[in-house]
Amino acid sequence: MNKPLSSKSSSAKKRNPEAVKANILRVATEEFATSGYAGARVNVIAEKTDTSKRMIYYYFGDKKELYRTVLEAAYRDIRLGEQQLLLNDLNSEQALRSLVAFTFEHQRNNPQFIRLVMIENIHEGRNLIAKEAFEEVNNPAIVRLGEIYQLGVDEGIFRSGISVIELHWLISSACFFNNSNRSTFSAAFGNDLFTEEGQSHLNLQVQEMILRFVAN
Amino acid sequence: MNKPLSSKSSSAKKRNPEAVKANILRVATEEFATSGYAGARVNVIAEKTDTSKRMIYYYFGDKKELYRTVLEAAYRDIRLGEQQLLLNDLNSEQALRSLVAFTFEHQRNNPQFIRLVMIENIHEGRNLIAKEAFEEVNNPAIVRLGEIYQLGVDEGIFRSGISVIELHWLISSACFFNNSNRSTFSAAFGNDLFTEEGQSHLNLQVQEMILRFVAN
DNA sequence: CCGTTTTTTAAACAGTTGGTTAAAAATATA
DNA sequence: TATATTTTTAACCAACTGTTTAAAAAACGG
Repeated sequence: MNKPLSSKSSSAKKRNPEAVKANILRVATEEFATSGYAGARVNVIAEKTDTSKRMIYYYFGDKKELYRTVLEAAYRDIRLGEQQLLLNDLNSEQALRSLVAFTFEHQRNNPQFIRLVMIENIHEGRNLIAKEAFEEVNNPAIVRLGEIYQLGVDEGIFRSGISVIELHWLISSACFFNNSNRSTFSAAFGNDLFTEEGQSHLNLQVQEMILRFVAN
Repeated sequence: MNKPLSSKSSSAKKRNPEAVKANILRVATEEFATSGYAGARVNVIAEKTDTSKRMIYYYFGDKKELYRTVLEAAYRDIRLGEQQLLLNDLNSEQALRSLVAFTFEHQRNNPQFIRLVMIENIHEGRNLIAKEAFEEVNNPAIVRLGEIYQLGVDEGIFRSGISVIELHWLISSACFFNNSNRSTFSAAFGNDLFTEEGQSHLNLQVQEMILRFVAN
């Protein structure tokens, strides 16, 4: 009998390092995304955790390391989510439209991730960026888009000569901006674009824009 | 004789409250844009100023108020810069192309402003936003774009039914993203898009995309 | 059961933070 | 001249910052 079959009481707490780490990471992600790196407080993170401040340092070393871990985990998660997009049996136009629509929605549904990327960009290079986290992980997106685009060119539907990385850039810019600049944009021009209807209409416009851009 | 015709020595310092305020504001803008609101340090701002910390509080009250002033001044400046775009004697297509090209370049040349907007968006509403600074000031951009678009529709070159605010959103997203996400994008996909040639090519693509989007 | 390692608790640390205060000097205004 | 405004200097503060020290408690390995 390796494990005890019964805890003596319901309040008996089992140790669970992985759960503690995960708990810290979840809370830290929230805090960093909400307040930025400098704005986030280790004390506050600790308070919102089920454990103590000491545990943060025990498992993650220091604030910077915690931030890096948060960033890497967030990137991993978002890229995993992207793989849920299935494009089987679609022609190039349908596939590209689906890809844009999916990207738009996916970024929309992951504001925390968007905020972490914004924060990274504000810090530029200054010793915080986990460059490795960005490099490799992003390639699948490009590869996939490249395949769709090439298919379209072969089918004679898309014009040739477009840079896939530029195309990706164009799609990303719209989808990212939609989330990143929501606050200031709606402060300036009202909230119409950010209602449920506004967003689905906007999604359609971005699709239309990209499709027209590649069209022959 | 209202003014002394000669200072007794070259080291004689004249008082100049406006210059002191302007100096503080300039340094503070730099610091906030570089480090964010939480990351910026009043002490550091003071050090980089030609005056003392005391003067910051004398003229601006506290950090938050200083930040608000910085934000408002930055917005005023950027909107003033926008008015340098002249579109006389251009047809609708030329005008829209010029507007996109100009916006792209203007945002590219004002990274500090972009960063301040990013920072605002990270703070969302939480007591820092100077909402008033955004509301009124932005309208001219929309009005101008609306005129160009309507001209194009009247000329039969642009299709009708496009929302001007959505069109503005599409243009803004590309031009803003180009600056705001430069760090992470180039970390992920290399720096090719951000060389001088890369940028002018990208500018052309954005123009092309917008023109194709509104084309009949 | 004992010794070792891992995990957790609790408190304290030294440095920095935004912000304040006091007093005096310099300049301007009347 | 008297009065108000602007600037300098320098010390001070309490609160908070990220981080560490010390040691107990729990789990593990034999």
